[in-house]
This record gives sequence, C-alpha cells and structure tokens, in this order.
Amino acid sequence: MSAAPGDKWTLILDAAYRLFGTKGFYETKMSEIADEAGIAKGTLYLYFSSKEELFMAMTKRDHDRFLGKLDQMLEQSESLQEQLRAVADHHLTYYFGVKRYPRLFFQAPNNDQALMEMMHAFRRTYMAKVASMLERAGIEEAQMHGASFIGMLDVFKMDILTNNNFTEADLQHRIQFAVRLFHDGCRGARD
Amino acid sequence: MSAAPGDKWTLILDAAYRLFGTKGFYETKMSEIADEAGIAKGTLYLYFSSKEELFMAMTKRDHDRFLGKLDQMLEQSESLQEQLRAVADHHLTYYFGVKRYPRLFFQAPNNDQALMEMMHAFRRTYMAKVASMLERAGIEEAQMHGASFIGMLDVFKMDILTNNNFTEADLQHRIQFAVRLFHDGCRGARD
Amino acid sequence: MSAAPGDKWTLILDAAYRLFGTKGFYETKMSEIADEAGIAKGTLYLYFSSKEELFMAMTKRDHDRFLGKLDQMLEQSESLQEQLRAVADHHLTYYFGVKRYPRLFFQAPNNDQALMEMMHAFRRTYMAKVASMLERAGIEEAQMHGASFIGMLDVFKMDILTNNNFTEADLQHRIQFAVRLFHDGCRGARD
Amino acid sequence: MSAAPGDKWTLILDAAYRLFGTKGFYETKMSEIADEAGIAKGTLYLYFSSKEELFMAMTKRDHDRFLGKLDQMLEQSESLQEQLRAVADHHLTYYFGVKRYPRLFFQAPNNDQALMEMMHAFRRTYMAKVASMLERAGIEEAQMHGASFIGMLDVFKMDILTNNNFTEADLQHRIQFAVRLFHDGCRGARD
DNA sequence: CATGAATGAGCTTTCATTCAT
DNA sequence: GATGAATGAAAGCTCATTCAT
Repeated sequence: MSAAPGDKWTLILDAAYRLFGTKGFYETKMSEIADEAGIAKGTLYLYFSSKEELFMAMTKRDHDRFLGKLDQMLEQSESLQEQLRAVADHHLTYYFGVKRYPRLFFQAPNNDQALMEMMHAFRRTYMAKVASMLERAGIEEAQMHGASFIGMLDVFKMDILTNNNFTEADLQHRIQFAVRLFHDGCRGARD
Repeated sequence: MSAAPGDKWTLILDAAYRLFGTKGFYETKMSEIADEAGIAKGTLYLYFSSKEELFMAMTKRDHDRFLGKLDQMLEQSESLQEQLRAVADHHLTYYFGVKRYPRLFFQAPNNDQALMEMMHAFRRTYMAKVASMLERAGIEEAQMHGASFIGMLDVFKMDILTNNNFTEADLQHRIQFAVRLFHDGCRGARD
Repeated sequence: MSAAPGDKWTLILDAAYRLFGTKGFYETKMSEIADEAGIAKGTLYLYFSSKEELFMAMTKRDHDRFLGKLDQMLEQSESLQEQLRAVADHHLTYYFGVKRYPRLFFQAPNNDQALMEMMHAFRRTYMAKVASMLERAGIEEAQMHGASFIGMLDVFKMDILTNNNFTEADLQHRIQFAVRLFHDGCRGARD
Repeated sequence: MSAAPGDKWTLILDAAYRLFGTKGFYETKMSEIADEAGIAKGTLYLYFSSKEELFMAMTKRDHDRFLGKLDQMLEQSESLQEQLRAVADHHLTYYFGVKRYPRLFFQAPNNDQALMEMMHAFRRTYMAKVASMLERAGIEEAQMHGASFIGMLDVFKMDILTNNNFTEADLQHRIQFAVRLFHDGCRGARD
C-alpha cells in the first residue's frame, strides 16, 4: 500500500524541477510546487526548510546525476578523441534533454551563499574531471584546456535551449565540431 | 540652468548599474536606486516605465558600449592573430573591468520577453561580428567557429568575477592561451 | 487642506488602542488596525516598523499621559492625605475610564525585550513619584510604602474592568477605603 | 504493566508548566510540549482537547495547590497577626518558588472565555478565604480589606520574579512589612 | 518636471489539529 | 492507547507603482 521510500521527497523534487525549470525561481510559488506535487503546502516544509533549500536540493540532485553519468561515459572511452567525444556528447545531450526546462540555467537565487557555494563546487568538480582526463592524455595546462573545452561546449547551450528547431543532427554536428576544433584548432578550417 | 540633456537619465542608469550589479535584479529595490541616484522614487517613473524597462535600458547601454569598443579594436587589427587577440582582450578585459558588479551576469528577470529578446539580439550581433571577421580570414563555418571562440573566452568569466586574487597577468595569460588554442588546437600542448 | 501634523500617526495609534484594548495583542491583526484607522495595510509600516513597535508606541503614549496627569494632580495637593487621595483617585479613575479596553492590561507580547523594558521603566517611574511624595511627608521606607499603596489600588483593577455594574460611587468608596487603610491600618476597622 | 494512573497526564502537565512558564503561552508550541514530555504530539490530544484546555488544566492544578497550601497554613495559625503572616508568607513564598517560570503570570490566552472564568474563580476563592479569616477576627468590610492585603502582597511579584538578586531575606522583610502596614497603617513610619 | 506618501496584491512560512496505521 | 506525517488556514510584511501636490 505504502509507496517506495523517499516517495514524497522525490515527488517534491520532481515538481520543483518542472516548475523552477519552466518559470524560474522567483516566479515559482511554493503553493504551485505543492499543487504540482499533489500535496499540501505545509508538507513541503517537512522535507525542505525553505524555498532556497528546496531549490538547492533539486539542483544538487541534478548535478549528481550529471557527474555520475559523465563518469560512466568516460569509463567507456579510451583514446583522447573518444573521451573528448564523450564529454561533448554528454554535455550537449544533457542540455538537449532538458530543453523543456530552460529556466534551470538562469535566474537562480544567487544571493543565497550556500547555493552559490554549491554551484561553484559543481563547476570545480566538473572541470577537475575533464582536466584530469586531459592530463592523463599528456596535455599540459590541463586545467585551462579543460575549462576551454567546456566553454566551447557551453556556448551552444543557448541555441539548444531556445531554438525550437534544433535537431538531433544539429547536436551531433556540434559535438564533432567542438572535438575537432579543440583538437586541431581552426587552421584546418581555412580554405 | 538645467544640466546637460540626459543628465538624470544617466544618473539613474549609473545608480542602477551599481546596484543591480552588486545585488542582482530581484534584491535591488526601486527605492534604493532612487536613493543611490539622489532623486525621488517617483522620478524614476518619468524616465522608465517599470523596473524591467530600467534594467533593460541599463543593459542596453552596456551592450552598446561593449560592441562599440569591439568595433574600435577590430579596426585597429589586421591579421587573424591580431584580430583574435583583439576579441579575446576585449572580452576578458571587459569582465575584469566590472569585477565589482558580478551580479550583472546572473539573475536577470528572464521572464521579461522584451529583455530576453534584447539579450539574444546582443548575442547574435556579437557573434556575427566575430563570425564575419573569421569569414574575412577565410575560415569555414565561421558562425560556429566564432561562437566557439566566444565560449572559450566566456568560460573564464567565473574565475575573473569571483576570484579576488585574479591578476592582470592571469588575464593576459588567458588571452594568449585562448588565441593559441583556438588557432592550433590542443595538439601543440602534448608532451 | 492637509490635516494636522501627526495626523495619521495619531489615527493609527487610536485605532490600535481600541483594537488591542478590546481583543488583545495576538488576536488583533494588522489588517484590522489598518481598516479601523481607515488606511492601507502598507501605510502602517510607514509609521511603525512592526506590530510590536506599534504596540509599544501605543503603550508609551498611554504611560506618558498617565504620568503627566499624575504630576498635575499631585501639584494641586498639599497634605499627605490630599496627596494619597490624588494618587488613588487618579489610579482608579484611569482604570474606570478605560473599562472598554480591558485587554490593554493583559496579554502584552512579553517576549519583546524592548517592550518589557518599557513596562518596567513605567513601573519604576510611577513608584518613584509616589515614593518621593511619601518621603517628603517624612515617611520611612518610602519605596516600599509607595509600592504597597499602589498594590492596594491595583487590586481593584479587576473589579473595575470586569464588573459591568461597577459605579462611580463604588469607585469613590474604594478611593477613600484605600487611603484610610494605608494611613491607619486595619485596626480602626475592628468592632 | 502500565504506570500509575494519571501518569501521562502528570507528565504532560509538568512539561507544559515548564514551557508555558518559561516562554509564555503563544511562544510555546504543542510539539515542544510533546517533546518535553517525551511523548508523541498526537498523544497530547488524547488527554487534552486543545492547547487552551491544556493550559487551563495546568493552571487549575497550580491554583488548587496554592489554595490547598493556604488552608494548611491558616489552620496552623491562631491570632490575626499570625494569620496575616501566614497569608503573606504563603503568597510571596509561592512567587519566590516559581521564579524560574515567570511567564506563568503573564500572557495567558485571555480570549478564552472558560479560562478567564477560571482565573476569576480562583481570585474570588482566594479573596473569600482571606476575607472570612478577617471576618472571624472581627474586621469590618472584610472583603475589601482582604483584597487590599492581597494587593499589597501582589505588588512585590514583579520584584521577586524579575530581580535576580532578590534574596530570602528580602522576602522576609517584605512579609513583615506588609503585615505591619496592613495592621497599623503608615502612621507608625513617620519620623 | 519632481516628489514621496499611500497603496494593496501577493508571498513565504508557521503550527494547532487530525487520522490512518 | 499511541504515533507522527500530513494538512491548510491564516498572518505579518514587502515593494513596485501611482498620483495629488
């Protein structure tokens, strides 16, 4: 009769994910999250002590999934090329998968110290993974190379999230493009 | 008797810039902007019809300066290398110059359609300039190359804005790094 | 056209006095006070930064009036008997005059430190006035005698405030009674 | 197996006494009382139908103890002097004994009709006991004399409850003082 | 043009109480 | 009897915006 453990916690996080992702933090009301989750407003506060904390928990879950998936994909790759592809694929596919929730990537309550901390921690961890991958491949200044590669990928975020005609093919094209550019530079693209 | 035309308009925009940049859009109150500008709250509404519009005007002014400066710098550059350097220098120096106002780059009121439009327009214009520069240098897929280069630069935003120990030398290093990586790829960095 | 200075401040305090006095602090809502005062809820907060502060301001005004009136009455009295009568008259007449607002004397938000402070200050000032009066009349242990006299008066508060049949004559009787008892003790009342 | 009858009832009342007495009625949460009593929140409602009723039961128990003790002490006294001393001693010693729970004497939920009724009933009973004692000693207007004596004692409540340096000696001094003043009036205290 | 007192819709959060287990 | 997760009404306070002066 009773549901799985963590049932309501998940229910709330899922509802928050949809609403924060669709309307943004400030435009989403706690009462809406409760409605969306099918529970009472007060129940939210049994699981999360404030709106900020709820947002943070939701974001944390997302970060963990992102990093977990990344590890998986890197394990299955061997050569530098393959690994770069894995990172690019994962990064862009992630955005492609959350096209419906573009507000996840804007309008966080950035005055919340704890949240900012967490965002930075995620960033650091992500970059460290990519950097150590590059380092193993014998690339100098791995930190900066890693950051740059991530930047090259992240610039496509906007296209993916806001362009409704963005296709799977467009995605693949950008993956290949980023890997090649990172690897060879733009010289190869000159006439 | 009255000061230069646009006097108060500028006063307000400067005050808004400082406050939005320091505390973010939602945490900044219209009354604070009025105080900071040294005028009455009601006066704000003689110049801007809403908080969103004020934010937009402030942002627009910033965008125009950014793009104007970019044009200047590109005019003074000839070779591709020089031009890439100009773009990188300009991009990162811009962030370095507004270190004190990090909130300018987060927490915009992204539910405002007009504002989102403007942000996208800025992005398109910026990218188009870089792309056309690359095109003139004979680089294929100039759009995507331009976007990637901008992404490589933009990834350093966080470091610049949040790391208080970030020096002018760090800045120069990143400029060179980005240009080289974009030009040659990471191959040159292998042992 | 414009009203007297302090107009709205007085309006609010009067409304608060009636409502707090009728229903008590916790049962009175800020919105009710606004309604009673004929102004908007937000306007309250232009004059008082919180419900507690409003309560305190209201109480302070009352205290000041009480003590001011006491001074007046004591000035007009000469002999000890007359002065005791003045204090008793003033004390009990005060309660009689605010019969309609009995909750003024119960249910203060006593977790508010500043308010507690003020209540004690009032008590101290009141007692000091009576004590110094007794001292001038050559009575030893004036402090304690003053306190006791006030206690003898205050015990009638309940009757006055809650007994609807309490008359002006009952009042006068108690005034005389208290003065005589304080002066002569109960011995004179023995058969 | 189960403990003495009334076990939990007592447990709850004791917990309520400590918390209401420390923080006041409104600032004490039902959940805190449950925690303090070491039982579940819901269990409270098996014994008391509401927060008000719980407060009332707690108060009632206290009143009964107070009056019971008073009877005991009066029985052991013979002369008027002795009996006055007994009343004074009991009254002030009671406050002295509950110094740690000062909020018991402020901030009752006075909108509760039944509670107000009970408070008045206690007052009436207490006063009736003292009055009948005075009557037996042949004192006229025993009601009013009794009330006045109680008032003289009660005025020291504040000192006792809020002055942390208040000593046992201070207590004794006030007991003697009140009895003497009630008996002889202030005349004896004149130079 | 400029002002700033006034507005009131709207939000987060609390907590006494219930009831299925 | 005992539990404690769930409820939802209710209230203090904020702040963008207006408009009489």
